[in-house]
Amino acid sequence: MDQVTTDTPRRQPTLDEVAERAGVSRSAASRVINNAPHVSRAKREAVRRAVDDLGYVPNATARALATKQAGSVVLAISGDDPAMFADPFFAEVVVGVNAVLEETDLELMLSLATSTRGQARLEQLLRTHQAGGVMLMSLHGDDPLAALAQQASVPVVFGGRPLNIEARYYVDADNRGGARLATEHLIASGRRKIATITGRIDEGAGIARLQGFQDALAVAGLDNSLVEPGDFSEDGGGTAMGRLLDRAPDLEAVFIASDQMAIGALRTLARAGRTVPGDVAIIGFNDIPAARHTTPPLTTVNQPIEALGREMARMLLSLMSGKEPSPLILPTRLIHRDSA
Amino acid sequence: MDQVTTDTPRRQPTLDEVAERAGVSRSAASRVINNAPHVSRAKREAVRRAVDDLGYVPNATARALATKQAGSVVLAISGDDPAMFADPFFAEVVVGVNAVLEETDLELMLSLATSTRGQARLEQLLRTHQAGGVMLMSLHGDDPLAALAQQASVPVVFGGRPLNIEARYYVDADNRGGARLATEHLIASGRRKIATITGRIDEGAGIARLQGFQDALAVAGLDNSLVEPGDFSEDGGGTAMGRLLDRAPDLEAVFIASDQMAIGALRTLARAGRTVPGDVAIIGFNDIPAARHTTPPLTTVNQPIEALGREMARMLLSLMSGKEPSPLILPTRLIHRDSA
DNA sequence: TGGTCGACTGGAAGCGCTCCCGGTATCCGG
DNA sequence: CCGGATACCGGGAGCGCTTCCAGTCGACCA
Repeated sequence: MDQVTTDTPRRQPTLDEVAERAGVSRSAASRVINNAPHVSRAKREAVRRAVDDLGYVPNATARALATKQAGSVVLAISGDDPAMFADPFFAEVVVGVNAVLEETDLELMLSLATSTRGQARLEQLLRTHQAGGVMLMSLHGDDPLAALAQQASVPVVFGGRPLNIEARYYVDADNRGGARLATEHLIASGRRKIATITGRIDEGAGIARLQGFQDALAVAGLDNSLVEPGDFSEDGGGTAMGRLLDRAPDLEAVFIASDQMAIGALRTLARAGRTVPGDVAIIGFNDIPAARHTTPPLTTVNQPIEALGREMARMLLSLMSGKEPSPLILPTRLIHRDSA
Repeated sequence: MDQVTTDTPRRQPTLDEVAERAGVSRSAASRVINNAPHVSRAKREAVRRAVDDLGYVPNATARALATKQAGSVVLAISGDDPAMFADPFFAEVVVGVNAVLEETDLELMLSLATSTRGQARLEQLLRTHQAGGVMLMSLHGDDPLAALAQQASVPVVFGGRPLNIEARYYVDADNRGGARLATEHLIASGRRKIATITGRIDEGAGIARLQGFQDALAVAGLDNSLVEPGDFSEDGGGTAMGRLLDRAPDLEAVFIASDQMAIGALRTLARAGRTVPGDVAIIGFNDIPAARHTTPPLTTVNQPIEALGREMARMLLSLMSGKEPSPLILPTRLIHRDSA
């Protein structure tokens, strides 16, 4: 009974109703809602009163249609594996993005553009102007999305510098610097026979980390031929480590382009009877939570993931407000634990 | 030069333009876009041709305004810690949700309703009808959002059964059953002096896991007074374990309501010179990735997180299409590793 | 005191789409 | 050959909001 009378599915009140109740024109009401000038103090207050009497909330859709600007931005994760997003990395990015979006009144749409269907949906999203801007992450080499986004009519910022196109706006972590730091640390500890397991070399991060590795070896004048390709996965790291052991049973250290792979590598190392860091020193990359719990705890390079999210969002915001931000490279740093 | 002429920022073509070019009325054009009946084969084709000549894409906002139904749903995570979303748990939920949404043409909005600001934003989202439905997760006891969502005018499904309100639509994991399973396993292995570290007992999952623990102890006729409150965090688990050791130095097993806490507990156990599972057996909950890499690898109870996401989305979809789905409880299962 | 200026005000024209509805052409059985 | 279904078709009225614009009305200066 009460139910029925009290929360009868009342339509949301419209601006007209507010205006009528306040005894002003719709235009006037609109002005006070958007607190624009040119409305007398009296009317302004009348409208405000009407607004909370009625519990009025502006209809975002109508507003978007009228102003031709969407109230949301999208964070798109591109890739080929549907479950890739499960990587805690992205969750942290989201937290960062959210932190800055929360200050605005933009909503966040998430688009997992894995699968052809997903990509089509993202394209749709870009073209329908449903969103006011896009943050695009983790596309590999020949990702068609990059080009597509590039020519979209909304602002786009890339997370990680894309390789196949000339991106103007991106924020990236200093992957190359971090890899170099790690490798230098290995060298400084007296190791000479140093290998690497790379990430996917069709991704910017994978390439950059390999370059950093080579940089360090070059200045030290060391052999840099000991590289095995990986794919960022635990299993991939394990088998790559196996190949490395075959090629160079006497290796002393390996820089591994992701912690996941490092975990796999640790496992095959243990199986092969090698001690870490006694026989071989290991340094990973990413500083994932699990890295603290491996045996031994993994020395790794940390990147400011949440900051990356924050900066992407900030960059997009400034782009959307007509500015022309510069690309940003975020610092990485070595986390000393026990594996090196 | 080329630039300027080729991608001059052409406005997206409108339905009127398509209609004109195809030589039909706007209504007819609309019909073929939404492939509704009552349009001749000839016109239908003319329109289709015009559509891809012009590269027409319907404006989602206008459509939403006209039909009064939004093209998106929101996944809201409520809580008090802004970084809580970083828990890989949610990422996996998102993957599940995305999987089913991908089949539709609904977009996913993410709302991290941590912080007062965030909650206000979510409330806004609910009231402006920007979204066609909501999936709400992880609210603790007195979460105002639950009530708010309940009286929202859009369909709501809860992830995890909320405690302070009578929810009609929710999907949850069988936390109680899982906890019971774990505890029974402990008992079956011959342990008698069994303790638990609970999760937050203002959350449904926390309570249910405690109940499952007590269930098992009750049927075995064992003492169930050894419970220490935790908060789902690693540190919380560590200190709770400390308190347990003080209270009952001779305890033989402990069921811990989350892997994070179990990791903390493992650490203080090691510091106290206790071996696992020799001196004390440990079982965690959640089966997080890091649980495979602790020493010893953690026996834990797994819940089908991605499925939880999928089912929430499915339930929301059916709700939105006017059906009346029943609540769903997803099975949990024990993962045998080495800590028990 | 006439004229000018600027702060207000509300009417009205959209934004791009859907969908109701009255109207015309076509086709069928009887 | 005729009445009435049945397939099409396009006009037009919105959806709820913003924003341009022409018009009021005091205030203020010379």
